[in-house]
Amino acid sequence: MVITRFAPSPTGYLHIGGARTALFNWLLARKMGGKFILRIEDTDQKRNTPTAMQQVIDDLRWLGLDWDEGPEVGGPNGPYLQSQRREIYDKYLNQLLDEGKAYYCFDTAEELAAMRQKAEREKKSFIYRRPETLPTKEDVEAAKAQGKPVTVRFAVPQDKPIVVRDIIRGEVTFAPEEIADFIICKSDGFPTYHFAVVIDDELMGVTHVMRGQEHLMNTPAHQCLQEALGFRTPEYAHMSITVSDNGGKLSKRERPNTLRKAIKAANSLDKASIAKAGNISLEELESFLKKKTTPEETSINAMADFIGIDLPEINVVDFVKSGYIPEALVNFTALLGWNPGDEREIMSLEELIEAFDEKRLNKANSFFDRNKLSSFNMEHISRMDSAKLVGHMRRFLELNNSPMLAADDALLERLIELNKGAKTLRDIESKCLLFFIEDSEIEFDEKAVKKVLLKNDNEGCKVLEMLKEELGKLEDFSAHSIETLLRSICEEKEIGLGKVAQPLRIALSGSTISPAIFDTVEILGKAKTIARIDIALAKFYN
RNA sequence: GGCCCCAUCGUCUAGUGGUUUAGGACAUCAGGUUUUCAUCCUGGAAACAGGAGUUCGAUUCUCCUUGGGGCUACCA
Repeated sequence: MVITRFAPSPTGYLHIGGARTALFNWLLARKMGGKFILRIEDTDQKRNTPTAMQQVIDDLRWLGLDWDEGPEVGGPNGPYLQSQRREIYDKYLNQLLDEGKAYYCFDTAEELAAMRQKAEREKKSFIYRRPETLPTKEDVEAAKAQGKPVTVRFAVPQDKPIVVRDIIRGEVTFAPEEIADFIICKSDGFPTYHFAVVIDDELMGVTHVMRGQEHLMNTPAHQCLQEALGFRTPEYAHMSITVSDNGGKLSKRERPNTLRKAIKAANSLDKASIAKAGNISLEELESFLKKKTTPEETSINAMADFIGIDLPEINVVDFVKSGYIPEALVNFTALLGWNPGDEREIMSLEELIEAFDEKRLNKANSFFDRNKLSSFNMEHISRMDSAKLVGHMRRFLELNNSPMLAADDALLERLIELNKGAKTLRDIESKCLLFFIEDSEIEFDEKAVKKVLLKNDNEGCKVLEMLKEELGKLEDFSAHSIETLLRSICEEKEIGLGKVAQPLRIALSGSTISPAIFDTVEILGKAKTIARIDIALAKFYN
């Protein structure tokens, strides 16, 4: 049985790269009728954040991924939080220590840093060298008494090259002297990632490990550990990673970096108020601008909001907020570094499962092209059934605190239906906002007013006057009869529909952009339609 | 710096020792449809990083160069 896993560390929201890793592991498990495990790698006490696990879980569920073992669902191999598995790791740690395959160390952070600097000066790579004689239990007590940190390192066997067999990359050989004796137990008693991952993958029966290419250099170390512990070695697949347009991995840095550039570029902005918007001090802002520190995610978002820029989406929630739907995001990320082998592109989760083949995973890194994602989003929106879309729309509106939340499901469904060509849910929202604001809140687009209402001796205003009259008389205020009315007016006056529709649009929305005009008028209703025509007339024609 | 990975249109990619005038999608450009925006339709432009070698023949195999990326933590 194929058993895969996704093992995020709970340090923040689920990153789009993490989502892709999770997706491929999930896809393989589902394709093979195997199991998919969610395991939380929370061994770093300093980096963990209390809400992160729930955020990751929510994002995975939003994407449509489920797990057979892990938080919230349990399973026979729990607990699924590494922080709750300390005794298990200790058992194996003692085993290695007893067998002389691991040893204690007392180096301080400063000593280690000095060694590294020395190596750098000598232009050599720093590799921790095992002492001639290994510390004894007594040495440990002595070190503790002196307040020295106690860690445990794994003694990497130096006898033979280590060959990693990778599904994507074939065999990769590493010289043993390139692999340092790495720490497996930190001075706070927690295992390091390398140690915990090896033990958990064994105990949980993981057969296939698909992870980012950044882990390829870790794998020989993991294999040595597996051998020393008498464990199996799972199948490995080190996937290509997603890079961003300014070089490097697509990472969380992207958002702060974009914000920093924007603040620097717009030197007219008042830094004090930006800092205030981000709920940080001016000093903290300055330090951020000098690339010395990075404020919290919420501060970054607040400041971006304040100066009115869109940060590139990096975390899954960013995409939710921007109006992408999970079907599109999943489809698009699946096609980054993988393809079904035919010319299909738009695929459902079910189709992806059916088509998935880990042997078709690509070696080369890929660039995350938001244009193409947009196009995928439109395709998925236009072929999705309305009921499902209403659900996505609700979640989007809630996340953005939109006034459109006032709409009931039936109205939402109709508005979505009217906007089938939209790229994102945000596009739908912004086009429909006119229904959810007060008549007095309409902001008129100056250019559009000039062109459509005032040009040719107030041509548009005259049309509005006439429309006010005719619409006022209309008994059946349905899209259909509104259409009949407007078309007959056009025919009578021998003018195009645009001459009538555009002035009306401006009166109702303030701009030349709105959903189909007949439906817009119907949905707005007679009273509001007339009221808005009055407002426009009063403003531009008296 | 050291170690490792990678290299087809701007982007995601298909593909193979001769079947290729290298296929698709997004973006782009030119037309067209449409009451606005968006859609939609038609058409165009656009790539095998460079150099050696192997071979009758290389985009496909090998090596080198160049370029990109990763790792080089008591982070995962």
